[in-house]
Amino acid sequence: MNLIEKKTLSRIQKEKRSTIKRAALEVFSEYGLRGATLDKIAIASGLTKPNILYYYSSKDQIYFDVLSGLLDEWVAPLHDISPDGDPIDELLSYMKAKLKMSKQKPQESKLFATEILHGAPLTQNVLATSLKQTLDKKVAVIDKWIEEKKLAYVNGYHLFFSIWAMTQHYADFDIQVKSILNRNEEDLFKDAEEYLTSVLLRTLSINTP
Amino acid sequence: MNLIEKKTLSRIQKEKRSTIKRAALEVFSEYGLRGATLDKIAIASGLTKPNILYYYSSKDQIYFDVLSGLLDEWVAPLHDISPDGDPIDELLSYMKAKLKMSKQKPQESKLFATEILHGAPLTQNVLATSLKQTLDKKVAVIDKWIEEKKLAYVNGYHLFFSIWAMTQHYADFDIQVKSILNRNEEDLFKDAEEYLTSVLLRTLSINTP
DNA sequence: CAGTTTTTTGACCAATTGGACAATTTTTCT
DNA sequence: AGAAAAATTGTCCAATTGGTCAAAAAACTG
Repeated sequence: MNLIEKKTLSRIQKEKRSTIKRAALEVFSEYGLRGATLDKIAIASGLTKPNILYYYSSKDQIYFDVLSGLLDEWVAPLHDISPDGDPIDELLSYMKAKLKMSKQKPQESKLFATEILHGAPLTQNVLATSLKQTLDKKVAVIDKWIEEKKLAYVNGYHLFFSIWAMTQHYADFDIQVKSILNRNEEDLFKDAEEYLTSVLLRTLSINTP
Repeated sequence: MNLIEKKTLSRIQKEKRSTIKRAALEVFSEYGLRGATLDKIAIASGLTKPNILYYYSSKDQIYFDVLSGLLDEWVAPLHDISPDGDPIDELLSYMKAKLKMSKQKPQESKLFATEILHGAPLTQNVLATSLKQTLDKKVAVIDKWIEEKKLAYVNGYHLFFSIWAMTQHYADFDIQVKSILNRNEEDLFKDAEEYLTSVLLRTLSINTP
């Protein structure tokens, strides 16, 4: 029976697929889709190569499953931005949530970065449809806030781009950051949060002279 | 005679090496070091594979040469920040120079991004020594400006990180940006510059109530 | 326990890869 | 022009790669 079409997975199937995905994330995030090999994933997972191919029909299938399994989680913080909250609080919380993900899930961040960097062969559809729609709505909220004079004027789309860029930078470029700052990770992210908070506050606050 | 040790290169050698580097940049930036193949570089350059290996002893050598040839150019704008200029002008000019590079040299940006993302196997030394030293000096200039009350307080290192992140984002993640904004490149970069200018102005300006 | 299904693996294969090399062609220099 | 040097290429090779398959082992079921 074809595993892909089967609805209920056995205990072993769930376990092994999860093991494979964990190992694959490790390998893909370090080497990218093309640089990763089934042998590396096999070693990282403690399984044999044919055993991996018993659960997934191809390397691309593994990549696809890992990536799509993470997509929702990756976009999730965006949904928590509430139109009813305090604008600056909402956006600061969003930034902090994204920064926390960079700290706690650097592999995931690198996986997405590599995917997009190399042309988003698998996610371009999602980007252009689902992500775009979600973002359009959130930008509309920001525009409304600006109109209500609760936020200083900013281009909403570019605001999100810069939040993504600045927070994910600490995961994706961690090697560069750590080469320059001789700081332990805890302090580094504390400094980053402090810095990003002040940037956002100054960017978004309406000056009341 | 070994090409590597020879000091003076002939016309043909200069031309062909330059052709190879141009093609290699194209391929490496799209596929990364491991995903790029000599065959792809051969096709992109219009040369045969053995001919490429006549000029470079290995694929890694090509990668090394391309990357190190771009390193100086990549860091160059940093040197243009003058301690004697107006602080905000200097930093705005730096941001604009970096943004311009993202627009005009996206391949170079992606090459560095991939390199650092995958552990900077080749550049880690440079990052930890040369780049760090240059940056330390520029951060000292910023600290001085802050002390002289010419700039609002910011963490200098993180300021540079965020400028890098925000500007390079438009090159490295261009696919994502373009999936979300249906804007031609000219307008996109104009909007980005406007946005980034306002962010930096608000972040760096001392409020004079 | 015995039969059936699921899981695991060793051995293997074809395609791709980076690279070697000798022979040939082109360029350079006198 | 002709010799020497440099450049180019067709052919080949060994290693790595994603993936197959039949047989063995383990797990489940009555």
